[in-house]
Amino acid sequence: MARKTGSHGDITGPKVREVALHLIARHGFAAVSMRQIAADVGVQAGALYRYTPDKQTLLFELMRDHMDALLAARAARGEARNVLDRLDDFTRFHIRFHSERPDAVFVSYMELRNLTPDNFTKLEGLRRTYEDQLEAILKDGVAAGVFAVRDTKITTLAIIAMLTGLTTWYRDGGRLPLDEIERIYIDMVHGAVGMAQG
Amino acid sequence: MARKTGSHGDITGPKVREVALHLIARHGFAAVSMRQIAADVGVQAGALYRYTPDKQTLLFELMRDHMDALLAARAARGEARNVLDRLDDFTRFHIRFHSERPDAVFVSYMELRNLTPDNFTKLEGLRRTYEDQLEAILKDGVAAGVFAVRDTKITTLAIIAMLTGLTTWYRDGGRLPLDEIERIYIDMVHGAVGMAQG
DNA sequence: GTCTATACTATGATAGAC
DNA sequence: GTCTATCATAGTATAGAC
Repeated sequence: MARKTGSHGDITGPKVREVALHLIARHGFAAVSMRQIAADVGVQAGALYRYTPDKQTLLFELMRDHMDALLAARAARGEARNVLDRLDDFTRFHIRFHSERPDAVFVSYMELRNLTPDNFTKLEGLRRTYEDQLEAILKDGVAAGVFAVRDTKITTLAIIAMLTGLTTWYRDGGRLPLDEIERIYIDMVHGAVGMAQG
Repeated sequence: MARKTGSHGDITGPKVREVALHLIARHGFAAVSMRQIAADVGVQAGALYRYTPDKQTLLFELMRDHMDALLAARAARGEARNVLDRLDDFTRFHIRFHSERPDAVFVSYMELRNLTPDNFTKLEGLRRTYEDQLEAILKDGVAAGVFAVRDTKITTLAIIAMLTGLTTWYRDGGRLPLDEIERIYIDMVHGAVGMAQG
């Protein structure tokens, strides 16, 4: 085999992460070897350690980057005026963001148990920050008398679980366009917060 | 170390499955070794192969047994008369059954990707059978004019995702008793199928 | 039915040549 | 920046003693 020399660091670095995310989503962190990742990237296993100190750090950074991107994208959206618009905006945002990144979503929700305790705690903090944004909307809606919610914490988790479940079956070019799916979920979210549908 | 001889097959067999389920739920199938399972059972690794031909079969049988138990428990329940009672019964059943078996639920939803294609197909069939039971209720409710559902398939998956999400946070002796949690989820399910809450 | 011992393969990670 | 080569460790599974 010919040896590839030369500088490809700015290409290889992102590619390592992309390949690792895809393989881990497909087979699980523990089931994927550094050699498999290297093979798909097109380098030898040893070369990977130019881009990550170890396998655990690679996993953590994939998950942290996903949560950072989620929070950043959310922060970049302007806040709507009334609670119902804010709720609908959250629903739409969550569906769009998650449906566009099935691998990252899968990894971020499934590989928590493979993080070291330290890394787990950090990621939980980010996840919690996101959940709190929805719970704040629910609380405001209840205070305004617009939503009828028995328990904002449980309703928050239930809505997020319902919305995120989409990623287990949604595929581009499926039976229904994403616009229509969004409408269906918005109706169900309205129902879950105690509003009549319309 | 003294060697343990004697017949413990009827004890060891179930214990292997119990220990394996717990360890796989905690760390993931690929991350758990046959040696770890054997250590927790209290035997040497070689002894496990009296109870399973290999690791893959062990995983598959854990998952299949869970789905079999789910379908059997559901079939053992008498069918309610009207659609709303049937929906509430499904909700209550799902919450009870899943909250009592967090390990089996976790494994059955997270380790699908570690099954061989053959075993995956078998398990998908069982899962589909269960989903179809909820979808049948939704269809009947729509036909009766009791439910307002845009798409029974998506609503089915959304409701199951919402309910199953409970297992990620519910712990015995938590903030709320299971009865109260059931009431909250029943309300949300009513909302998701387009009924006013009450 | 469980043990010990082992065959064989794979793993994560490092050192040093180019 | 990537390669080859290698270390130390761990993996699944099997064979045969007890």
